[in-house]
Amino acid sequence: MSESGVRRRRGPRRALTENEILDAALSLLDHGGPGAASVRAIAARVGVAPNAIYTYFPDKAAVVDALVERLLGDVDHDVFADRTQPWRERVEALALELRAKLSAHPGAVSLMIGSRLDGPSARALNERLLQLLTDAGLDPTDAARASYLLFVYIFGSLALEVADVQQTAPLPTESQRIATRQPAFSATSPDRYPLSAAAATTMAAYISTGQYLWGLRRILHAVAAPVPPKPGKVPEA
Amino acid sequence: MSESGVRRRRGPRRALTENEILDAALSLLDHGGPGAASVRAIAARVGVAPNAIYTYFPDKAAVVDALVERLLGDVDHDVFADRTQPWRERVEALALELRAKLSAHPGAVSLMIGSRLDGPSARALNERLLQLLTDAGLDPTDAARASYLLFVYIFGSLALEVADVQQTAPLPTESQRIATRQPAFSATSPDRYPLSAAAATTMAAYISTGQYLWGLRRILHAVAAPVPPKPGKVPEA
DNA sequence: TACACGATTTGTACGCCGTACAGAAAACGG
DNA sequence: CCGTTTTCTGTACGGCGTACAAATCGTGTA
Repeated sequence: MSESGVRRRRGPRRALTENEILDAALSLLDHGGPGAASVRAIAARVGVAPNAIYTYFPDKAAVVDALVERLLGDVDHDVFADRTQPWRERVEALALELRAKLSAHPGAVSLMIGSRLDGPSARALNERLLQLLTDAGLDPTDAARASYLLFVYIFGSLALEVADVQQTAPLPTESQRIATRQPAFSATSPDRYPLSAAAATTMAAYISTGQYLWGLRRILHAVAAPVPPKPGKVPEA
Repeated sequence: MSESGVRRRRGPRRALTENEILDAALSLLDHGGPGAASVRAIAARVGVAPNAIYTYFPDKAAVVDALVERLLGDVDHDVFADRTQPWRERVEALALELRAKLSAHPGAVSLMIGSRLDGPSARALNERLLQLLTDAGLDPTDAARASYLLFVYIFGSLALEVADVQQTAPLPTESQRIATRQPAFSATSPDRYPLSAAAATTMAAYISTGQYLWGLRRILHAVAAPVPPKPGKVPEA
């Protein structure tokens, strides 16, 4: 029981922890883009030989998975677990929290897209959403379907948002990004795409928080509808 | 005007066309997964040296962009451009067409996520959607916002669907994939995640056409609502 | 207390990747 | 017919993920 008593392994002390590796990976992603988190770069950042990483993770995919898991685990559940609040505001809080936490790391989001999203944190998030939607009066099946609908919306929005800037570094301000998009949409040919040309400013703001909330509220409105909008044939469960 | 008269360049005849390269890339993606479309593999497939590809495309990203553009260009506009049909069915036709055409190439979808989606075909698709939603009675701004909402839903669903199978080859049947997911969800701990455990079968079917249509119809219902569901503060345009 | 064994780290290496560069062969314009 | 331009190949570079063997360290056991 000498020190903290938790030493059990037989060999030499580890020079690192898994978390230090993930810190390095995230830091590299944050100011180098999705390609910057190579095993060799991570190893160099934490001061070991490249293959030392494989003592902590079986392969690079495991590093990415662990990073995604940690990012999802960082979302603050207290905000939307408070069942005394109206359920719509709780969902909005969750959606905004996720967007804020994740879009701060666009490089990591690029890696997260294409991940399974079935780790413990994703499961916990799904359970929270089911609670929320059950509180809203949905039956279990509809709650689950609505939960996935929200997942698709939240992560789909994030994917399109980070895909919009292909660059390496952290995202500029939202208004800066919208301003950057503006000229391209304003230059839309009114002959070939008349409606698009007329809606140029709205389209430049596709990546805005306003658009995000607009869509989210529409979805919440539909989800809350007591009667299915079109009860016609919806195959299988 | 000897042959077909369209020869203009000065050097030797090209051994390939851009389309042959894209065919090779797509074929490699289809039965080798998203990593199979390396420049070297494409070149080997079409029988040239790796760097010969750079005569046709400036870099690999351009190949991917062209492939995405071609896939999006393959969607059948006639199905949902028919303004005599009810607008909801036209949107459903578009959504199903996109899902069918794209999920046939999961490897390519992996590359498409993270692409800008601002090529000519994406613009044309957006214009079609704006037409549709304008026909439905939406004002230009709401039509544009709803169009993006649908884009997010369609491509978000595709992203989560292809992320669900990490393997190399073409997707199994939908029911097979659902059956494969079932055990993992059925094994959900009812203690930690009671609601998730109760909704296991619904969650296993998250990637189904039924779930896809359920969410789509909810969104269409919300989009068609004549009054904004929550007119409260929605910042900027 | 001594030792053996297992965990950790490193050096080296392999086969991929994207792609830059120089040269050879082909076809057209003058 | 010659020179110019285009296409393709040979070769090479740096980077990637990671497999393998050897060295080192620290603990459990004899």
